[in-house]
Amino acid sequence: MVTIGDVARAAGVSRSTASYALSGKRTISAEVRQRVNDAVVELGYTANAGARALATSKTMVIGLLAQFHEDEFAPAMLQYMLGVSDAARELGYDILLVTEADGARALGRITDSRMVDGVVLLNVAEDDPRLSTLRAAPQPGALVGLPGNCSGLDVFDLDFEEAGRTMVDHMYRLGHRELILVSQPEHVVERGGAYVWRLQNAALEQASLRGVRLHAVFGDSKQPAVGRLLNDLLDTHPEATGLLLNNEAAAAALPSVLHARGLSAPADLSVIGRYSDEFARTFSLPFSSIESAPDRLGRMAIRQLVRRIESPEARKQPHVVRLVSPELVDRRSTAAPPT
Amino acid sequence: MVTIGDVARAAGVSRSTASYALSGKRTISAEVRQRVNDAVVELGYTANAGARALATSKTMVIGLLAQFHEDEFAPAMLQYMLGVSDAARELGYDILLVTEADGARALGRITDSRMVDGVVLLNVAEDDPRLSTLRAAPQPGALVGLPGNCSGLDVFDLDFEEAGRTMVDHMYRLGHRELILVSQPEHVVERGGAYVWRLQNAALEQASLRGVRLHAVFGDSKQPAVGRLLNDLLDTHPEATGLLLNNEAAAAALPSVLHARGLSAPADLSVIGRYSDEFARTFSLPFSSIESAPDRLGRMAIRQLVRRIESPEARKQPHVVRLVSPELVDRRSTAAPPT
DNA sequence: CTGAAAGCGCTTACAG
DNA sequence: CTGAAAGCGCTTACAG
Repeated sequence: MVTIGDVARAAGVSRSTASYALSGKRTISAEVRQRVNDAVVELGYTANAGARALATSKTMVIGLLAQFHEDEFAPAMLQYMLGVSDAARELGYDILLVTEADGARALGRITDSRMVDGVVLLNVAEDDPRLSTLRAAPQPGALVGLPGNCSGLDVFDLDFEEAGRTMVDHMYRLGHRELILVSQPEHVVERGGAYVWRLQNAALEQASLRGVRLHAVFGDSKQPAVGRLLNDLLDTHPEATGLLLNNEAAAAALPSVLHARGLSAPADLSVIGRYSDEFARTFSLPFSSIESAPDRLGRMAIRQLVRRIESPEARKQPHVVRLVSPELVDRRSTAAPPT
Repeated sequence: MVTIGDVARAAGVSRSTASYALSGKRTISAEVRQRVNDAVVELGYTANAGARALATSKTMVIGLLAQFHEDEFAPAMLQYMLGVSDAARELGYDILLVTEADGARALGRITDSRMVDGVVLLNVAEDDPRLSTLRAAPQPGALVGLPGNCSGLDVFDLDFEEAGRTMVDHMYRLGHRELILVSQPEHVVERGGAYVWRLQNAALEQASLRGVRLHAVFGDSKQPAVGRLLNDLLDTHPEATGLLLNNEAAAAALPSVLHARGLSAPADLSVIGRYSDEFARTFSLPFSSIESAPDRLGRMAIRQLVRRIESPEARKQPHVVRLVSPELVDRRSTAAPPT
């Protein structure tokens, strides 16, 4: 392999001069710089990442801890991963992808061995076992997902409580007085998926404040169970005029359920989902929805993480918890209830 | 950070002895080994990955080059990624995930800088620009997807030609004599997605051999266009009794199309898709399908890659092209055509 | 504006 | 069975 020593020799300078010429960390005569650059091109030199990491204590790699659970809708996770990956690359970082079931152990492995300069955790649970490992690690970390205890961590998430209130209020203003909310499966909640009950509780509270009847249930994450559930709900609550979905699988199943019942939105039923625009386009979901903004959240997490990685002052600043305000993307699936 | 020097001092031995005690590469007295292990635990030592990589020229990291195109169904790619990631971890390797649009440049970057010991390329095109970079790299690589020229590369893919023949023959044996095949969008073909025409051409050939009429078309990759296309096809070819789908989006759209037309499989129409079982479960697709086996292909690629990485002899062995025989998963969506 | 040297934290021949 | 030393390929104070 061609080393910086080879480049230095070819350019007729010392290794340190070659290094400085490439990094630009001290002034180099134009002529020498040219000779070094020529040698780099001629020899096809690229710095050895391991050697550089050893010398600088920087790897330019960020760990991405993804977590796939059987009962969650995997395609939704992909959006977050791509947001993080793209944002990291723009800032000069590569991504070490970790998908192990035992996330805490994997996190310890990559931080202890200094494979990464920092870490992003996806799908963070209320009492996430990875957090104590992260707090003990020397590298900074950023979370996508709001845990019960945020101390010492930078946290980014959709404001699910506000999302729940927005859904209810939007329907209320249109005149709806009886609604159904389909959340994620109860398993997700039991595992600590706090966003589920954050949205649900806020929606219930807002409904009671507005005098709206809200039937909240946990849905399945797979077909055909979730389709049956939707049918059952519509049978059980014939007075309900609006449907709120915090459940990707339910949203994906709804078009055929409505079609089968001869219903259409918003003429017969108003519908609001909670998913990303990318998701809506992939499955052509015709429902207005609270944008879950996976790419935006991924970018925010990376930006804050890189700030902490690269600046010693930023490292000491107080940690942030940023809840993105929900945005309702109007796809014309809500209207005044049928009279 | 705690180094092997700290461990050595705490154990009262030299650094080399500490290193050997941990690697087991030479015999160490039980007592010394114990002292070293105790010191490791007490101090919480983990070897620095960069330093080890520099000393051994091994990073224990494999690069995973994923490629997301606007007009392809992203969730399908995730399955391959997870297969590769899980298999790599079982063999002791971590995954560097690369999602850049310019795959050839990204590949050069991670191989030139020796960030990885080897590389897996996903979604390989007929004339993939990444291949020349890979051939020039010092690290071995494995492909998932069959390019036009396999020389010097280990290649793993589904046998799409056999898949096309299997689909046709299965229908033929049941008595079908007129079929429709919906392939991926034409864009995918133009970009070099050879698997599309490999399946399609083989299906056409087999059909003509059997005296079966086969209407082959390129489909869209998104709703609602793909749904409209399916409807058009069924209108245009009322005599067709079987539907073959080499297009995930079409498979996902079909249930509601059939429902809307008051048709059911296999009573009115026999259907065979081509997708993974995981995909079928996520979307509860009730159609028999050729299993695309993304996890299996990912595992095969990783196993071969690691063999080449770890054994100098394996490094020199001839390269392999392994086409997995298609397996038809029966979900009871095919039968004799209606009379 | 440039060079010689030390050091990052490992592993592994070389010696005993 | 163990140790002292060299070396992996960089970067960066230290000196001039």
